[in-house]
Amino acid sequence: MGIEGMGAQQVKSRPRAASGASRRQAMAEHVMRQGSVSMAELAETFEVSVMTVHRDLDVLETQGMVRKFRGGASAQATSVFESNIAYRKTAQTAEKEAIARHVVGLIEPGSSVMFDDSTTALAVARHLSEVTPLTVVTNFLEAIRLLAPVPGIRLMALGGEYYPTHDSFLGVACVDAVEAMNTDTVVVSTSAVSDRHAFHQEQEIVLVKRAMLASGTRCVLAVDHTKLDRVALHRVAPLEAFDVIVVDSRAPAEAIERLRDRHHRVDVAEVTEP
Amino acid sequence: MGIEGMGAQQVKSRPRAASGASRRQAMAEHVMRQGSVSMAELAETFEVSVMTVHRDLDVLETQGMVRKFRGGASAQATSVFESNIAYRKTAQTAEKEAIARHVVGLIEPGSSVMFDDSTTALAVARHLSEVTPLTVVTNFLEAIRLLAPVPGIRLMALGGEYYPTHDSFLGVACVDAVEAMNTDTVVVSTSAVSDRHAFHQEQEIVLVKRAMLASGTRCVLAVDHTKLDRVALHRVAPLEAFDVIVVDSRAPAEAIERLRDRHHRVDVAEVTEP
DNA sequence: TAAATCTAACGCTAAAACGTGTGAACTTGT
DNA sequence: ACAAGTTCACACGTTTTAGCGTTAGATTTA
Repeated sequence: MGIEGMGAQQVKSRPRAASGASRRQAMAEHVMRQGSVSMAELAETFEVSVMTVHRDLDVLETQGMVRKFRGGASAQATSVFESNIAYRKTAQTAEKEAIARHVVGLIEPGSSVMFDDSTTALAVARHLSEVTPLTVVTNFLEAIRLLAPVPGIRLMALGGEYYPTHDSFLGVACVDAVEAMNTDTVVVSTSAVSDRHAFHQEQEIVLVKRAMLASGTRCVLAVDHTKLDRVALHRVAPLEAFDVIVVDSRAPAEAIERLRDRHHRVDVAEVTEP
Repeated sequence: MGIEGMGAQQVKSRPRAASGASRRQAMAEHVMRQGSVSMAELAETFEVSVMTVHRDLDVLETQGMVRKFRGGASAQATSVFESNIAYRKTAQTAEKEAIARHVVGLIEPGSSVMFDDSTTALAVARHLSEVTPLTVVTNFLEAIRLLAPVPGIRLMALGGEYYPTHDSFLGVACVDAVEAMNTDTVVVSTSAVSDRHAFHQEQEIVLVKRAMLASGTRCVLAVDHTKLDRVALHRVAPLEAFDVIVVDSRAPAEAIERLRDRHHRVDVAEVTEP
């Protein structure tokens, strides 16, 4: 099977097979477009057994992406789809990597840093072993998993209710925990940034990010270029709340100019990979 | 290099090779007995390369079990050794399993349960998927990893400072988080139990366990028979603080009687495996 | 009740992770 | 400065895990 299944190209109607997460992603998109599809159709389209379709849909259902019914599945709210962690993970990795490298350069060894449950922050976390000793605070389970065994890092976890969709801890308990702390640097990412505000589409996430901004001595907004000049449902904070905005070098010059015109400090991280 | 390095027999004075964790455990014991040993000696004794000895000692050092110095390693406080998670994990698994099965029988579907960072509690966690829906609260990272993907379980994590030795979150932040909650059932285990009190050797752990006891409607003490009739440095709480004490069936009858004479409810969990 | 759908259990395969040794480069103590 | 000690980077074999399909049994729907 799939001799040609290598790139990420192919914008044809046929989503085309891919393994594991990427197939599920494509399957979700397929369901979104069609609105509602049968098991058999999905199995044929993606060239896998019906059993596998079941398993995939189970995963997507617990993520809130689709709704299963006897014989098939139907689409769910698009907002969930857009903010889905599995999707975000694969997107703009080169940009996020560049941004992460830049952000760690802003962090002093011996200081404390807090970050949220964004994939951009996760990219930052991967580099934190370079600036030890360090105190790290986060509500992102994957980052906790990653940093727990690292020597030289004092890890503080923010508790709260676990959200499978984000793989992080949110809710009242998390906000309370954030408010009980103070860190030298706070790194957050949001899903949309205009030239006046940072935005996010989910209530619970917004509350946590706001609490983080209030408890950091210095706040860094780390966003890749796809987030610029866009808006989402909730305002997280005015851009004045951030001391630095880090974007990648694929951001259009006008967008960066517009931010600088408003007296924001904008750092541009050079993207190296293709 | 070792042509003969294959079997696993040999019960001689030679601690004898074993792979991974068990060798490290034996290595720790060896260091404890000798007080201080050289790299070369360890390498020869356990029939591994010096490099591997280095790696093993690094692990043991981060766990606080030994102290490395140029050329070898020396012993560390025995209390840390005794309470070490890696050690506890392998001990009394059959008993813990029996206790766990009994404890889950005490938990009602739909209720909330909180538990600490003990291996006994972890055994309980493995069975929690049988009593869904359920709200689970814990500060034990391994349990969080385990329960995060389980459908039907609403997971709340207690934050705090991460302690590699226990693989859990402790400290002021954790105590605060516990005090902000209330659960129907609290399950804790302690390292020693007399007929009047439950004990534990570590300060931070004691504080968290106490907070947990104060925030549970019903409190369960789950301990295997090796903990009975023993004491440790800190008193966690008088046994009156617990509504039920669960022990395994290998506990001596006199010990159980003594507890019952003091009007404690003692449940005995039948051990099945050898 | 019959047909379709779903789930649970098993086994296979490929990929990833782990543990280990080797030799080279780097540190440290004397 | 030299030798012992330590760390790094890589290779290689083993073990674990993840993903998928198949079959058989359970459940649902018409």
